[in-house]
Amino acid sequence: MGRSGDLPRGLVERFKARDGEWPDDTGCTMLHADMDAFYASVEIRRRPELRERPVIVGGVGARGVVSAANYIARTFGVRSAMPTGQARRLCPQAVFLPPSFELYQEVSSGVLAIFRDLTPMVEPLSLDEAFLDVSGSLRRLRTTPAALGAEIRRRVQEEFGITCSVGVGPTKFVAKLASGLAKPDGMLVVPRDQVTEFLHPLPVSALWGVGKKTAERLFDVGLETVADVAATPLPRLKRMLGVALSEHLHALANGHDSRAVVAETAEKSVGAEETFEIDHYDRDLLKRELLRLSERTVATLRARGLRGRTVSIKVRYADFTTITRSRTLPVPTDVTREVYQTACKLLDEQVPPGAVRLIGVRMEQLGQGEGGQLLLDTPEQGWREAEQAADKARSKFGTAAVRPAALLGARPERAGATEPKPAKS
DNA sequence: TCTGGGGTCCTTAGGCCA
DNA sequence: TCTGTGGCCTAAGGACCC
Repeated sequence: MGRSGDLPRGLVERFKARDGEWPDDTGCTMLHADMDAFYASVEIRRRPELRERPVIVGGVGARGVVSAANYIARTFGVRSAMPTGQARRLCPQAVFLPPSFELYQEVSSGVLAIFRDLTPMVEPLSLDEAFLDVSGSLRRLRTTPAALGAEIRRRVQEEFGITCSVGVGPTKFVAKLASGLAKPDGMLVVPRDQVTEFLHPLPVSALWGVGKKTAERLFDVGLETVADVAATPLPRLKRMLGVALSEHLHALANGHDSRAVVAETAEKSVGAEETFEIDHYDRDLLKRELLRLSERTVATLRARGLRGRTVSIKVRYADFTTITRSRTLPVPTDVTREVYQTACKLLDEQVPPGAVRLIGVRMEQLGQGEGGQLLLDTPEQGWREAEQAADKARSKFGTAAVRPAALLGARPERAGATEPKPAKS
């Protein structure tokens, strides 16, 4: 969690768990476990000689951003989501590494297995954090929530050589905030009857759902802390922020959060996007990118046994204005050719010319691959079979083994630089 | 300083239909 | 036949999360 730095550290000491002693955890059955500087920690585990050095993981190209920085790098002001160029200026002596997602995925699966050893009610939020509802495990394991939190921290350290922080509280929101404040390598327990005292001194930005824009709007009307939001009449908040966000924030600020741990959730969209090293005007090049991105997106769909009905493309221009255009197909598909052709039509018909820095493809309205409309003997079925065969070849011989003709000769990763041409019309 | 890539959810607006 | 209304769907954009 990137915002713990904004939070008052003085608050932490009251709730800190240390030396096997912690505040009253009765009824605090929600745990949030968060790996500390996860990507950087995994890299250091692989290369222990980096342990005493600032380590920054992220995009190393001209337009990369920081995905993770270890705590030594953070003392120089480096933060996640910061442009890599800025991080280099702040900490030129740091070791900069590109991310190795397969490795992180592997470690993440192992850590999740530890969690599931203790409770089946595990909800992963990303590779490096998860909620655990331990209410059902306490009697079976004859333990307490805080003791389970300590157990998690010990096992993750022992089995994977990385540290994690744990928040223990009566609700998801409190547990998540607590783990953020416990960082690095700590645990916080927020007793049920002290939730208000814990929440109210925090800045509004601590509320889940308040980012830069919403924080500014709240600040403009004099609402600076969670206590301020809690004390604001709901109708006034609704006029400022809309119904859904207001109800959500007002409830959180007053300590109400009835969200349960959901162990399995269906995916709603799958996509791929890419930022170019330099801006591109060339439509043919953009279409080649759309083909690569359609391939990646559809391969993900097929690997998960899904089809999508809505094809959406995203274009970000040099000035950072971003547009999306979408089209819903009559029948869900998992055929690259169909997705690519739809994406090209959207580009041709609905995207004005200009210098493009990012392009993306996304599939929405997902459903199970089988059980949809039968497409036997249709051209789509022929393409699907060909693409499934290509999937198999790729899994056996590598991703470069089978490639569409339009991509032969193009670099397999980022598109190469082209001379910018003036925009047509 | 100059902004990634993968997602989710909400709001608004317009079209269609009963 | 015309008009108003509400529900549903689609599309686009924005904010947010890690």
